[in-house]
Amino acid sequence: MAERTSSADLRRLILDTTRHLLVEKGYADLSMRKIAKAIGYSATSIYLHFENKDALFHALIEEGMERLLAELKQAEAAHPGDPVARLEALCQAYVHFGLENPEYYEIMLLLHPAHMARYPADKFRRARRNLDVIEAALIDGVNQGVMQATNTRVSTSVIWAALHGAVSLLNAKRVDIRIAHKDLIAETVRHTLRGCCPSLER
Amino acid sequence: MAERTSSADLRRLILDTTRHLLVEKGYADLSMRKIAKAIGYSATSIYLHFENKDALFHALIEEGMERLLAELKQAEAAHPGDPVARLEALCQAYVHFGLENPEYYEIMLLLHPAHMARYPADKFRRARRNLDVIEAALIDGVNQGVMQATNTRVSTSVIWAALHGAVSLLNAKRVDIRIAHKDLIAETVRHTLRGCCPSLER
Amino acid sequence: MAERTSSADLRRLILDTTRHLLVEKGYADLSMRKIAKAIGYSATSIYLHFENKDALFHALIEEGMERLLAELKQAEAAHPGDPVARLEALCQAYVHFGLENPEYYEIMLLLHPAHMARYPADKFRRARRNLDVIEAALIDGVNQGVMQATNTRVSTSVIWAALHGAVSLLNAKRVDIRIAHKDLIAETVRHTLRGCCPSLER
Amino acid sequence: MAERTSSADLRRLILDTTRHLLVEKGYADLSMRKIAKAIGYSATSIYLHFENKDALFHALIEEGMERLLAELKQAEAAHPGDPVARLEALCQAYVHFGLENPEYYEIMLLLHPAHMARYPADKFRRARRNLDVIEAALIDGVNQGVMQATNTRVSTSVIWAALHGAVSLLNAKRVDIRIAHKDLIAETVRHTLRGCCPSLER
DNA sequence: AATGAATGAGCATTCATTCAT
DNA sequence: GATGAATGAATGCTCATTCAT
Repeated sequence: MAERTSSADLRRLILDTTRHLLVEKGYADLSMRKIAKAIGYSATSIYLHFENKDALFHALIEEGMERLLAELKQAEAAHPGDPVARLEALCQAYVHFGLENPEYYEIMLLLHPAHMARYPADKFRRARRNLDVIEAALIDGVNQGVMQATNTRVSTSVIWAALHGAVSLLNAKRVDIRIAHKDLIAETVRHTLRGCCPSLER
Repeated sequence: MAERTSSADLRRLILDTTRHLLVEKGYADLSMRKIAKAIGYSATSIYLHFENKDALFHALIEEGMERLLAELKQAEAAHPGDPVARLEALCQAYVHFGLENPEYYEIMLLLHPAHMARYPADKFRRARRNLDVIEAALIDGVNQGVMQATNTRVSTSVIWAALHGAVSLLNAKRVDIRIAHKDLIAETVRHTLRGCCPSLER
Repeated sequence: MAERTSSADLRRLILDTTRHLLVEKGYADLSMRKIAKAIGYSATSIYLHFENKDALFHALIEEGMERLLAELKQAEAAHPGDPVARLEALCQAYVHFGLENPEYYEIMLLLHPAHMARYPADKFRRARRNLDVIEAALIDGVNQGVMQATNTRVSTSVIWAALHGAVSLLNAKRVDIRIAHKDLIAETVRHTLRGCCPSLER
Repeated sequence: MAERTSSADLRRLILDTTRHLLVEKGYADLSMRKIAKAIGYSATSIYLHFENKDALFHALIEEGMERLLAELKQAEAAHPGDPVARLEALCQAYVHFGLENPEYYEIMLLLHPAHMARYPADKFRRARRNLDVIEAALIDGVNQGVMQATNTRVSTSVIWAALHGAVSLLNAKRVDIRIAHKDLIAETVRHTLRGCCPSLER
């Protein structure tokens, strides 16, 4: 089984398998042993690519952050001029990423602070870049007079919180099963925009 | 060692200590032994008051549900006539509860679905009753023409998601430290109300 | 629940309940707690009547020995003259006792030597009285010329072993299910008698 | 600590040590820890060779079954023609195996039914094959007119029970210490043969 | 006579990690 | 690059027993 995978491939395989197991079992029920078994290598092999369990998860977090950033950037690229359309696209992209990548979302945002304490602070700061993309749209909107915000930093976090709330409740299967996911998402985005753009009539 | 604590007191002590440890260490890192050590009793003693670990957490979940419901009911009682003021009070109460009782909030709402399977579904169904209080205010508001909602069930979940997002990000210390908690909360509530009450000028 | 039972009654209740649990769960899965729960008293109460777990079981063993002896004596009483008929009755009585009282049989005869080491030696000697009854029949038979044995002590143990083998295999459900218990017993007794009484034509 | 033992050796060491402890302490008092301590390895190491405690005992049962069958086959091979001599050899071999391998005998035949449920039924069905060897000799004897049996299946179990009774009482040290083991065995075998072979004059 | 409270020791099992090869 | 062998520490839980009341 260990025949064809090159070193880089194995690293990838470990990361991907860990992600998949994360969805099935959750962070707490994931062990190096189980990952090793799932990839068909010995547990020791994982240590050749990651210093320890923390390092493996940190790599996954970092990767998730980058992927989310990429998706956000791609989303806003489609709406260069219109800040409102851009903000809407960013909201949609954020929620879409969270629902499509529950594993990344889990380790990135649902890990208990006690675990995050071991996550290097400098990488943490990078996480904030994702919010900067949203804030930039907000600032543009305010400057163009189509949005309203006393403090764009605060408003950004409010928007983020609303999106995060929807994503995490949906992923955790806490939302009333009679509500269609897309309805909740659509309404969440609408609420969010209405909160920023007073003139909006949707 | 356990000289003065009566039986009922010890049960309370276990519950309270577990709650506190929950904030410090998180659900995944909590063991019967750690709880026992924290209260200065043997691990065996816990089993005198709770059949097993699940039963202990279970009791905590139930307690949390009841307390939240009590706070919501108390909050709405202060605004019998005005649905908007009532909804605002409910939002404030929800967030307040979540921030003041991060431990209850954690077991009630941040448990991974994989773990939730171990807790009786009917207990969680009861959680939805808390949302009913919010939905009732929304329905009243719509009926009185001061709120707007295509589907109150969906709107309720949207409001809940926004509040939950704010609470969980704040509790997880994910929010930019330069943002004051009360600013984020105030703005979240304002956004939420603006999303439902089109005529609102705040 | 503890209302009507007098002290002696409770002792009796403990002994009987322990016997019944013994059949269901086996010696290894029996705990003081489980006995207490089954009788509806606290575990501590058992210690008022028995010094410890060993003492409880020793009492049960002793009781079993006495009951078996009583049954053997009653069996031989019906055949005062004929040693062969007496021996046959004794064999039947022994097997009958073992199959009807699997709990007594288990603690009396199937306990691991390591456990029996704690059983007081003098009471152990009393156990041998049961065999004396059989040996007496054998000696009578030899004296009357209807039985044959080089050494009655050895022959007694051989008879006992054959009966014990049948009882313990039946109780342990090791015997081919297609064989009716009574057939095995009848044939075992026949074999046993044939082994002692050369003239027998059955 | 475990300097020279290879992997296969350690597996063997675990099996052998477990067997020995089985005689000393009995099945009920055997723990993975105790086995580990006895071999000078950590408890965890045992799990490197056996999935769990059941699997370990399981392997021992299987091994015991095979060894007994081998001894029975070897015993009968020495007496191809004469069914009586063959049956005698089989009885001797059975008793010999039981006395020489009290540990195998204990897990194979003295396990409480409540515990047996944990071991695969088919393994125990295999145990019956050992009896088939005895029954075959009986059938041959009956066909050649030197033995007598109404039902060979029942007679086989009767013989087995007599042998098992002797083995288990001796192993459990229940037999009067004044009786030499070999006397009891010799007499048991003689009884057994006399029970089947009416013409026998021994 | 009866009990609730308490515990230390023990159980099978899993874990992340190290080390020699 | 990869592994098998090994382990100390931890997990939830049960046990027989003691003690004050």
